[in-house]
Amino acid sequence: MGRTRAKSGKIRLTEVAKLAGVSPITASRFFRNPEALSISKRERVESAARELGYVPDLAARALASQRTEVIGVLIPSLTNNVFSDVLRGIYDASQSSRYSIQLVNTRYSILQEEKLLRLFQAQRPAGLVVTGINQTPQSRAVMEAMNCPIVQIMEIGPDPVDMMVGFSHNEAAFEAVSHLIAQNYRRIGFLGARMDPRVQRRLEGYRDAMAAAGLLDPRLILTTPVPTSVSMGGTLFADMLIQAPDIDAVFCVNDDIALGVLFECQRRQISVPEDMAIVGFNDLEFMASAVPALTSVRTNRYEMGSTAISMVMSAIEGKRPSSPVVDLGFELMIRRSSLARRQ
Amino acid sequence: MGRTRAKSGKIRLTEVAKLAGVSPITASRFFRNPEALSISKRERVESAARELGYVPDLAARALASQRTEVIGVLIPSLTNNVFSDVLRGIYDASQSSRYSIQLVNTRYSILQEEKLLRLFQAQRPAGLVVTGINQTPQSRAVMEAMNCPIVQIMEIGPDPVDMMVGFSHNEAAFEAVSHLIAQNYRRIGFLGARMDPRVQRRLEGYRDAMAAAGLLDPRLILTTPVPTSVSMGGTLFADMLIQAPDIDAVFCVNDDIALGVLFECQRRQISVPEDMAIVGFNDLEFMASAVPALTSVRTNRYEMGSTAISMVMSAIEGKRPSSPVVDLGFELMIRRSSLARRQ
DNA sequence: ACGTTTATTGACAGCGCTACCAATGGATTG
DNA sequence: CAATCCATTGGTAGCGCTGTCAATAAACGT
Repeated sequence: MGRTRAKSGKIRLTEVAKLAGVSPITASRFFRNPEALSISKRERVESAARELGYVPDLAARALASQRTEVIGVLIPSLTNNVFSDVLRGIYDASQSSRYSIQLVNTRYSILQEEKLLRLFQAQRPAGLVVTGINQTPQSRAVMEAMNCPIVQIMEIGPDPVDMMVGFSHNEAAFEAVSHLIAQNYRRIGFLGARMDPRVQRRLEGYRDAMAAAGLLDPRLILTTPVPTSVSMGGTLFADMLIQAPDIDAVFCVNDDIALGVLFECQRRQISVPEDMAIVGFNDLEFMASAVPALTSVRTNRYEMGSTAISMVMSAIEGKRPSSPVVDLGFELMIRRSSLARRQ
Repeated sequence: MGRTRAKSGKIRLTEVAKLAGVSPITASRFFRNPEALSISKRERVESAARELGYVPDLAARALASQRTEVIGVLIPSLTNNVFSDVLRGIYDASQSSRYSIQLVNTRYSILQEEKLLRLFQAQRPAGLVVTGINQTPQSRAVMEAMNCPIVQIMEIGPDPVDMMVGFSHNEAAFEAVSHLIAQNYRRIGFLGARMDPRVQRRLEGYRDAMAAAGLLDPRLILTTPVPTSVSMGGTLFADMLIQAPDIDAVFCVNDDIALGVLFECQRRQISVPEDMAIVGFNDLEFMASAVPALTSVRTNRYEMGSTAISMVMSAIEGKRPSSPVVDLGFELMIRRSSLARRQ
């Protein structure tokens, strides 16, 4: 029976309580709900904790309470600039709260996502942020069984699992392409890489706008499943010029591709926008600096991250938003690369 | 006495053990050290666990064992492309291991870093990855008291806390600037933003190379504490042209600034490299695609992340590297933007 | 004055797992 | 054949905290 474990030497709640002259449970309450204590006890526990340098043991807390203060975040890529802004919003919003972020990478695989969701399920997170609205039915079932606030981010659609923050990629693309049409461009190409669900919806928006103007032509569409990059933008554009030599504009699914197209135009002495208009998507910082400045669709990536975390935290506290779906919108930033075409 | 908590309904180790016909402790061993079991018990526990869909409770495990399987990662920025590659390496390397990553953002503040280190200290991580070698003495003390493997990444230097993976920013800058000198450029400007410790060391490397050639001139150096961006590159370059109108080359502390300089040159009809050579740092993907292609210093960012995690995981398992400091080196990628200057 | 509500505090018994030690049985050795 | 060893398995007692209920004191209403 004399088996004693190495006492970690770490300060426990009991020590704090003893020094403060209260019971451990009262000290415990101080850290979770200080208002429930009388002022005098509150002060005594606080100073005792400070004096001893007490830091609560999260594992013990999680075990005893059957809850954690972890918000799980599932993101498909860590490389894509789009997500680095979202992540910044997420980390900033969680910064001064008691919640910590557990970030995992689905690598654009809904099966990987499903696996990671199951893992989270076992760890009882306080909340969850998932990317997109195209989960597998199994993933959806897991989420619905999870009994914690969940926000789907990056896009909006019908039938949220719980809450949503995003915008309509379809509408954004529609507006960007309609702008090109209004500027008198007619042979507008579509350049897409890594065709994830959101990029697919941008393609639909492109199709709708072109079809509405009677301009749709399958030869104007070029996509690849390969991940996106600036050099891929150049390659796609070069291929497009073979497939449809008469194009006068390109709508690129993202800004990396748009930049690649610009460079390729410079290489081939194609002047932008006189001989070729370019429109990108996301409005990364460099788009306004390029020569000529590149038109793009500004998306509120940082806000998507920060809003999602705020919504999760409020929901944990029981404060549900008035509407479960938040549309953060977009804005077409019109710059010289899509200036009205001369007649 | 009759107080019963809501039994979570979740499958516990005891259930698995019962189904497998072994004691709970034997089942526990199966998950931590299967080799210690006989083949027959091993199989029985495995099938029982699968049948019940058992997932271990990490909080209970952490509490009982006084250890976690979390590797803490402290990164100064989530926006900077440099770190997104490092992060990808980190997450990829941890992917199929039992360790999970706890990522926090120090926002380039060593005080924030210190605070976060203390937080980690209380949570007993299995290992730690910290950025850079400029921690406060207090941070160092915390790390040394932490009794877990620690890797400092991004740069190398004397006196590691434990282990290091990186390269010499000083040498890399020295080589880049020496290259420009060898190409016959003489008035080589230095453009720097957000002067973190690693950028400072690049400045030192620049100074050393310029001084060695007798070319050092304080008017050639322009820096700002503001965060880096492409547009900031253009702004800095414009200011530099006022401060030192006779410059014939610029060494930029990173590729965003280099791209901004290129755009500014295009805007002002300054031809690159004929009238102005440009060298960047990090060799982001777009550098090779730019027109002209931009010279840069390739750094092994992904490898820095993945190597750091591998080193931590090996060290946890007791396998220490032969040398605590790993130099991942760099490579000057010479492209057209720094072509030999005409005499 | 009395019962009743409200605000504070405390006692007890785990949460699910593992560290530590002990026990068992078979193989090996002199 | 007894003594010794190793491989395998189990029992006990927590890890540090909080959920649940109970107890007490203070405030309130009639």
